[in-house]
Amino acid sequence: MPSNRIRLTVYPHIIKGIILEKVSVDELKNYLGKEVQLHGWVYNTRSSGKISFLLFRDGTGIVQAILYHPDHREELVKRFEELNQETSIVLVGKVREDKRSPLGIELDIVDFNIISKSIDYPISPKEHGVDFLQSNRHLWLRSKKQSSIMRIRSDVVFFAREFFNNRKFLCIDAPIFTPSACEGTTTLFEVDYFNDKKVYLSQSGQLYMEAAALAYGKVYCFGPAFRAEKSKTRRHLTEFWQIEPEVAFFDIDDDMELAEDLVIYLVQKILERRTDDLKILERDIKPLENIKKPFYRITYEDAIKILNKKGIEIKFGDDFGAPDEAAISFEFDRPVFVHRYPTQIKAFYMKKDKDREDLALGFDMIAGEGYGETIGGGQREDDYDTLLKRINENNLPVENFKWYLDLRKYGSVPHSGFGLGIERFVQWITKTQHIREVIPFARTLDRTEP
RNA sequence: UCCUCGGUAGCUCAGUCGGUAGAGCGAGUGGCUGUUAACCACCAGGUCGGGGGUUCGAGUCCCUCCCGGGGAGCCA
Repeated sequence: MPSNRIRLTVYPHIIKGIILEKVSVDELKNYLGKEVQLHGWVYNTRSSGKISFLLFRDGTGIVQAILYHPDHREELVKRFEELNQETSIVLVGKVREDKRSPLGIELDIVDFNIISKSIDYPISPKEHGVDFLQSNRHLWLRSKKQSSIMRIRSDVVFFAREFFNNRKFLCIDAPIFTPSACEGTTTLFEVDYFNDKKVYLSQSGQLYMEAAALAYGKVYCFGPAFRAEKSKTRRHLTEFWQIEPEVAFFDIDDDMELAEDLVIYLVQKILERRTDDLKILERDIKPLENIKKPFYRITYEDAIKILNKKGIEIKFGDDFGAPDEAAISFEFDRPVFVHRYPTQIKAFYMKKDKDREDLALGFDMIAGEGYGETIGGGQREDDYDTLLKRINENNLPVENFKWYLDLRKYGSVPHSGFGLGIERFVQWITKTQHIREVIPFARTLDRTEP
């Protein structure tokens, strides 16, 4: 496999004439007793007289490498002293089992070369404040916990796509520039388009997914969403990512089951593949292991009763706040679906319950352990006249929704879908305090840098 | 938009009643053969967020602006 070999043209000074296999830290356990080369950065160094320790990172993990001075020429020992935090190096070492290492393995340094030095790296392996870390997000991403979070996030996205592919969903990307709100209530980011026209950054791909579902049956999109609400909490971003499936001939119960299957699939995959990262994040995995069928399903009115019983004052028609959702989540040992909300607190496109005109066939999935709404979805209004009435009631510009109404004009069918917020989900799985940490470069009310 | 907390060394913070600016970590130098945020010794490092005011004297009190954290509402 040529791609796995060092290219001597790039680092000709490394090991004269000998081509060593280039491996990553997460593969080292397969190379016990062998000499390998790694490309990466210095995480930290320590020394104790005649022995020096190098914590080496390459993006897949961190391994400790040892340099016992008497075994090496003086020049190499001296070069070791030049290593600062985040100096980039090519490292050649022999893989050895060692019980003292958290990984179970260590490297004996054979040789290394400095690619580029790192002077006064600002992030030390000590405590830092959120402000400072956010300002240095481009560097903060290199640290241990952030690396674990990003690996988990990457897997969540990958396996969500795999889940839908396995079920023969078509990936249909929704536009980012949209003519108006998907859900009239929330504020939008306005963008200057051509000829003095205004467009808005998408809040959701849902309406377009409905068109796609009536075209292809089972579809999903994965993309960014933008909300110009001036939210300033550790659960909010102005730019976040969602995965939004939409299925024709699906009712609210089918929809909740799909959401349930997806969540279980994702949690299982992360538990299988990211045990080490969950450990680094000190995530208690017991609550995650408990996530299996069936999730609880309660109606909005049940939820109100639960909250009232707990002494929280809330009545029919009130929406749940973050503390209410947390209170509900603590009542259950796995995620809970709350369904059939009053129509007036839900979006215009939600179908009304035929037995209860005042209820909408929408649901939220409230994640466990105090984390709130992670999924929101439901059955869509598929009757032309009812939908038109709802658009007018919400004072939405009918002309912008002409195409959306068309979907009810030409072979309308019952259909449902939901949106899963990637960051909310990863925040819950990794039990991270701030949502800003589970997206590579967070966009928040007061911060657009770096 | 509202409520609330904060801004002092590269970082995390202390600074009493208004009286000459402090610590730990990090950087640098030296020491140590198994360190895990190593340890020990030495050493450098300051426009106290900006502006204005009160005062003999302001990091400290007052006004104002800027920047950031947490929360509410809204939501994923």
